[in-house]
Amino acid sequence: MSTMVAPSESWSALGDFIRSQRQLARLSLRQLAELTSVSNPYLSQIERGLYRPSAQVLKSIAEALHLSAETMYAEAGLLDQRVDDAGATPRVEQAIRLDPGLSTEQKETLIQVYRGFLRAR
Amino acid sequence: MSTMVAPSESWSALGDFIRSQRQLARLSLRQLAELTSVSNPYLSQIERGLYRPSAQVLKSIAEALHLSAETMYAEAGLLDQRVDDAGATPRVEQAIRLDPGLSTEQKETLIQVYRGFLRAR
DNA sequence: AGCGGTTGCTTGGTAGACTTAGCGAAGTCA
DNA sequence: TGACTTCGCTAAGTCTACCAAGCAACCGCT
Repeated sequence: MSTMVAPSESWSALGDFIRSQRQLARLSLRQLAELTSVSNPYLSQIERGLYRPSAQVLKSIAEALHLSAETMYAEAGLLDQRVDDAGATPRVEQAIRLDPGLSTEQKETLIQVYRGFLRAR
Repeated sequence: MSTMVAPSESWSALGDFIRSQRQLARLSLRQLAELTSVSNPYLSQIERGLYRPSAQVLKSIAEALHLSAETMYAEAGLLDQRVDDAGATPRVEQAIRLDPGLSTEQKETLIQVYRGFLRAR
């Protein structure tokens, strides 16, 4: 009987996942804490679903447990599932925006042209 | 001159990136705020590098700007340097070629314009 | 001159992410 | 039986991510 907070359900799944991975790696909370430079009480709270860790904490946990950061984020629901599939979001626009060889104005006009083409069909 | 905090360098890069993407999409802070359900003052602070946004905020921003969450996280340094290929092949051209909404001629002229822009710099 | 709308920003406050210090149970070795 | 260690956890505090309210400057309008 103590002043405990309800583990908010959906996040305890992530906690369970982390705990099982930690135990699979045969690490104690304090050992994982040292590897991740996250305090061990906080790790305990994360595993019990009391708090939702930041992405940086998730990343360092993933590294310590030899998991990919993506796996971690996916488990945490921070990644859209299956972003990569074809054409759902305008890939051309995205590629233009991220192109380091174009100025901002060039990007804008290219996108305008592209949209014009789409409309013209 | 006001009591401003130093933008901690590395994070202002992410802010600049977000701001440029927002402006490319021709969105005001308030419009982006509505799309992301993140308050507009906070978006302003993020763009100026005053705070490091959580992964969930980053994710909703990415969605609103039609960027993949991975791109966002990578820009924020939250992802292990995913080699992400693409350095070799021009992503823009590839995206244009694969776009099902464009005719062959449209694709050709778009690519021509794109190459012209690259040369013009 | 005013107005109504939009822009980005500052201020003040709240909540929760995260820390340090320390507790009780269980094991080990003398 | 100690004394010592290691386990996970609690308690209490600090810091900062994030929000609501509001301000100053700018834009057409009339």
